[in-house]
Amino acid sequence: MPPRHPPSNARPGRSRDERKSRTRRALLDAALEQMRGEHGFSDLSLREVAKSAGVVPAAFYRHFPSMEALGMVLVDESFATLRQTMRNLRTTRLPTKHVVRKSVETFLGYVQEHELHFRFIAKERYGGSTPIRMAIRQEVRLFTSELATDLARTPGTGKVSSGDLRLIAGLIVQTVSLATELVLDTDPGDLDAITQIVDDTDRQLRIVLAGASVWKSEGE
Amino acid sequence: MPPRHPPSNARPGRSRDERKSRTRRALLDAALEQMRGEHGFSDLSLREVAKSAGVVPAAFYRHFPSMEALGMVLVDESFATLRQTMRNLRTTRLPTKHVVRKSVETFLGYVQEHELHFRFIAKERYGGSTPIRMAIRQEVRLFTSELATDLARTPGTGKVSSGDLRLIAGLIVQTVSLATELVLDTDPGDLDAITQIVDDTDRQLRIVLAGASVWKSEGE
DNA sequence: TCCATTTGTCAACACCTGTTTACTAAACTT
DNA sequence: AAGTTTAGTAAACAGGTGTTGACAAATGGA
Repeated sequence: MPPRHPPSNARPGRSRDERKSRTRRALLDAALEQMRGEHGFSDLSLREVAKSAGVVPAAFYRHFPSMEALGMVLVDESFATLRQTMRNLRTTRLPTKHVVRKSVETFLGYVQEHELHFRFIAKERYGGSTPIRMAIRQEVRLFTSELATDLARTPGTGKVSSGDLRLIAGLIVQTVSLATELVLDTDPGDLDAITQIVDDTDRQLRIVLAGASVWKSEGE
Repeated sequence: MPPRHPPSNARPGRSRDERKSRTRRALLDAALEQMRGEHGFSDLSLREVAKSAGVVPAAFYRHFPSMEALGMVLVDESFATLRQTMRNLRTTRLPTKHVVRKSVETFLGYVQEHELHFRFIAKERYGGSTPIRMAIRQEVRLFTSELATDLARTPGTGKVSSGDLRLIAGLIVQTVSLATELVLDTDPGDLDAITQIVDDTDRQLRIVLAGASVWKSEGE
């Protein structure tokens, strides 16, 4: 009798580990790609992700136990690129004159480079499933703390308590978050719109910093 | 032969219009209710919403042409309660001493009262389908403008351009939005946690307002 | 060289999805 | 009192969903 299964298995790429991590990446990328448009993470279907990664649905389980597990990996990945972004931003020496504007410009540039990761975070930050949302919130908290200690090192923050520094850092994070979401909803070719966003965010941050500089903790 | 359809149609409530708007409400409420937990709007299924409203799936179409149409109604409803909330807040005369804190307290109180509407907006603001997201963004813009003209009427904002007033209003909206989302993720019985949120938000807003008061437009 | 491991395929499963059709009975209209 | 409108039902449809189990073939190690 003829073999019940016709000759299967894709072309024989290099080593086994490499092939495995290749399709794993393909699955992750397929998921990110499908979230480019309307879909949130919970709208994705395992079958479509698998198909778009060039693999049969059942193969998905060789890499992730469930869709949500894949989601958690995306959280980690996305915040890894965010941290890398911040590290780059910190090591780049900027003119002290327009620090704020240049920082915003640079940061939003990174956002456009790593569009899909930032888009993922933006979409799942409030809308996602509880475990994913909590993971994101935790990362944002951490990130805010780091920013607060950065602020503590900058001159003129002597009179501000560390608690208030955290609140100020929160304001900054929040402001930049909105800018990020606006950028993600803007055609990258529309330079005027991007400039407008940078401009507005720069001004908002300077207003916040102005407030911080006249703020004296505790004393009302 | 026996009738192919057993005696149908629910108990004979009042007038026809009233019965109609009753089930219409039931559908809207069912949708909101199902979004209490994990689900975003796009996770809802017409069938489940109908069932939970005590009606057969096909009956849904007597009230809305599609799920998305129902979603748009929810946007309208939700912002109607937001506007009502702001109207109440404006007409309530508050002690000039702790205006900010009292406003925050009151607003977040309304958020808890109309939990489901605010939860809907929070979830769909960034995650939702494009038409819904755009509708929400438009409403937030409008809302920010109103706040900006409010600010223009308060003393000490003489030197600030109307464009910058809008940016300041944006900061305030953004800050209160985050507070709203935190409240929605907090057990309403946990008074300490709520107080903490009110406290932090109050301080953040006062920092922003301090920044605004020393801000002079145009001149760097 | 032979055997074990592993990454993938195929096929079937039980179920849930939105939508359409034909039908009913209560509520309104005349 | 007779006729029309309408909010609702029941049943079927074509198709998509996650998950499972048995099998294949290439890779890696003995």
